Amino acid sequence: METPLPLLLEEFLLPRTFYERPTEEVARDLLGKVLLRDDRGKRLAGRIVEVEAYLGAHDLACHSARGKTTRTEVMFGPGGRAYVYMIYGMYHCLNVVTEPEGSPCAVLIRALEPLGDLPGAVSGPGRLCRTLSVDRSLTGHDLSQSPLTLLNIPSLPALSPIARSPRIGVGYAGEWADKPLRFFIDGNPWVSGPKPPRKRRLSPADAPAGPQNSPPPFQ
DNA sequence: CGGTCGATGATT
DNA sequence: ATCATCGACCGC
Repeated sequence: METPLPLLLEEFLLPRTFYERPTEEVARDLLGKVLLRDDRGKRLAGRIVEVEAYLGAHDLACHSARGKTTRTEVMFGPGGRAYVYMIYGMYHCLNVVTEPEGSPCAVLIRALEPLGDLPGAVSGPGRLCRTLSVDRSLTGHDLSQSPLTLLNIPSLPALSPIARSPRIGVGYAGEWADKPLRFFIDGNPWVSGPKPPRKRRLSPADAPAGPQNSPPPFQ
């Protein structure tokens, strides 16, 4: 049994002023927000549990650090739009453009906690895009509009605690590789990457069947 | 640890 | 125009 999304999404949309702030703040504040994809009539949704901040022209891991190109142009525009790029010829990665026009920063969405049933995994930036059918055609899309929307739903339970770490896969970026610009919900089972060692169970019967605190259906 | 191919920058 | 390089990943 699915609970309906509120009829008026309007009041849950994030205003442009949310995005046009310092990127680290936006990254942290995106944790817990809902990403909603309207894919040919099907609604797919999840809560953001892992992100990375990319801090613009001086950040050697940020695509905009090597100037404005066709690919990175959207990052130089206003906040609140999608920047989707292809990586390794096979995967897409979804970013949210932050900061005012002229400051080419973004937040990479790395993992969601599913709300309701999804047709695939949403842990990891590539899998997330594959499951939600996100590709470069959505670059420049305004995230306050269908078919890809970011929402603040205050009635959802809070997620905590927030932890940070260096970003994944940017070892080439010199001193910027070590900065703790990855934000995630500590211990959340949907966060991507190797899981922390699991505590030993006294008996196999104590083992849980799956992720705890499964969220309510969302449709 | 290697697949796989688009974006980029150098070069013609 | 073509060529070489390499990657904000995933799955084995």
